Amino acid sequence: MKIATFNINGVKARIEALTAWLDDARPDVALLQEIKSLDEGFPREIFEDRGFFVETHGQKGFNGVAILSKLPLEDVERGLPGDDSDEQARWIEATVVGKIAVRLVGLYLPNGNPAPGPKFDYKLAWMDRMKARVAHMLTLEMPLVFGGDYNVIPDAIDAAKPEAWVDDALFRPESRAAFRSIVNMGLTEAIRTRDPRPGIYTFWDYQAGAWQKNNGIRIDHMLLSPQAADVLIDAGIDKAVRDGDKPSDHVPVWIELDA
DNA sequence: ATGGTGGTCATACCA
Repeated sequence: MKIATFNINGVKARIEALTAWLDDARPDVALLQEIKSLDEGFPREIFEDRGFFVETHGQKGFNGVAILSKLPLEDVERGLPGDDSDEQARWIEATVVGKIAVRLVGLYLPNGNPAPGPKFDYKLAWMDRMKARVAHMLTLEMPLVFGGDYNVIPDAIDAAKPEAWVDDALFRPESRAAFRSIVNMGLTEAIRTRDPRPGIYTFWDYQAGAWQKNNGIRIDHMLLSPQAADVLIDAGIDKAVRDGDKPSDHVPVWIELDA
């Protein structure tokens, strides 16, 4: 089972780039972030025509997550628990059953800039809530896949110019510590585990020729429960997508599970 | 220190 995560930066603006990638990469599951669409405005037929089941958790203008899956999506849950006043659409869960059942989470972690400030506080509080949700899900003792845009650069080797990010919410010590504490509950960071070398990026800013200079950062991650890590076959990044027509500023990250 | 690009929605906000 091939499971990918892709921050598409607007589903309407990315129809062509997204469908071209789906047809080429052929994931069984695609976790999408920043759909920037209400549920009723999501062009679900385009994906259903390609054989995908579609579940969305959108909001107007910003944020929004979705799951596309060739297998039926069961027990869908929307929203990260822990704050009833939080109206931002950043979390969706569903189960797919292939050879074995896999619980999927698609997540769009808050950016948090400027830091310090209320947006940074929201980011750190959101990460606390995520940690609690992960702890609960780990008690299921089943394959769990947490894929998404984490807006966290885990280490200096995950940025082409780490010195440029020292005061940024994506690289502040608090953000990295919170990410580390989630991983250290017993999750496997798929890309880092498969290839620990520096220089693997998933995001290149639209500005200042970041892509042409390979001035990238690695902020899109796949975290696996022990039961998912046991069946991890491969993991990678579809870097070439960044060179396509009207690309997102992120590229897809994928894993292959024996599941 | 500033502005550089892009998406959404229609004016600023977000990244």
